Amino acid sequence: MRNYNTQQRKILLDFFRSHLDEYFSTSEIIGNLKEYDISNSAIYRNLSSLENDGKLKRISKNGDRKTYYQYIDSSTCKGHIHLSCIKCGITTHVSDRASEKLASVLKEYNSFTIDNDETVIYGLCKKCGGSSFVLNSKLFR
Amino acid sequence: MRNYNTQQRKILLDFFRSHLDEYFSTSEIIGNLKEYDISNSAIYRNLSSLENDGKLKRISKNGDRKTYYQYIDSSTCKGHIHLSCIKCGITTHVSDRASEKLASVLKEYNSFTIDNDETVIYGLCKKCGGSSFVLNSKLFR
DNA sequence: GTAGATGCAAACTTTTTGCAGACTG
DNA sequence: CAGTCTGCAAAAAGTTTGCATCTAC
Repeated sequence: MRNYNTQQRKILLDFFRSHLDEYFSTSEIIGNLKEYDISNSAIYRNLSSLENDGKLKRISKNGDRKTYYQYIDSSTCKGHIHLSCIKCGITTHVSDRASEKLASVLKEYNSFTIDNDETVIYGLCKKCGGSSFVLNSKLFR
Repeated sequence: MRNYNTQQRKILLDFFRSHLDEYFSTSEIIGNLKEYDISNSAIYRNLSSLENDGKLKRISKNGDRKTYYQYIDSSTCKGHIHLSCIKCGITTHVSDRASEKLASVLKEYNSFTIDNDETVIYGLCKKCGGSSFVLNSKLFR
């Protein structure tokens, strides 16, 4: 029941590792890997198994019905809450110090135990925070 | 370009309003509405338009590739961060006081501006927080 | 009356699966 | 060598669309 490190799995991991902090829809992944020797079924099967292994995270965006995946670098991601910018799409992590504060606030006020690995907080990153922009035909400020 | 309050739209809204705090996959919705007079295309078209109107929120769960929807009661949900229990699936809201604290922590430590309406925090609710359980063949404590 | 919604069936898109052959450890 | 994985093609599942008809306002 152990994973084999096949060519196709390597191709997928290489792709994601060269695009840290970005997410891709399944069809984008298929498109990006067209030039490589990998079948769609291998892509689907590996996406599932990598997600299961915690190496990829599945994401849903507002406005479309697609499935997105993002690489999870266990050394930097494991146990860290993700911050995803709804403008530029870049993902970063909540600092440890801040994570502790968030956890204690939720515990104290709502008796809720946050699961850092499962949680993605959406909003505007430092760079995008100041300017207004259009997403899904709506104006955000 | 204004929405008509059709029978089919009412059926959908009634269904969601009688299941506040729960989410459903598209196929579950179709299954639940089998007995009513509503076609699949009307379901799909209404789900999209209701999502667009902010009356429904689309959710993705770990482990499957389905699309889930949950009702957003604008009076209680608008502007409130959601808390979703990964054990029982029930959704609640972060209290206003706590929301402000969360926002300021993220701003201060990560220069990140949280979007309350887009964010769902996953973890264990008050009731489920104490006990261990199995999800997707994994043991959680 | 008219803009907008519905149902139906067909077209698409996306994802899964069975199986024989190929590859990994 | 044994257990896994792959490609292929077919099937299944999920979603969208065109069009004639119907409904809401």
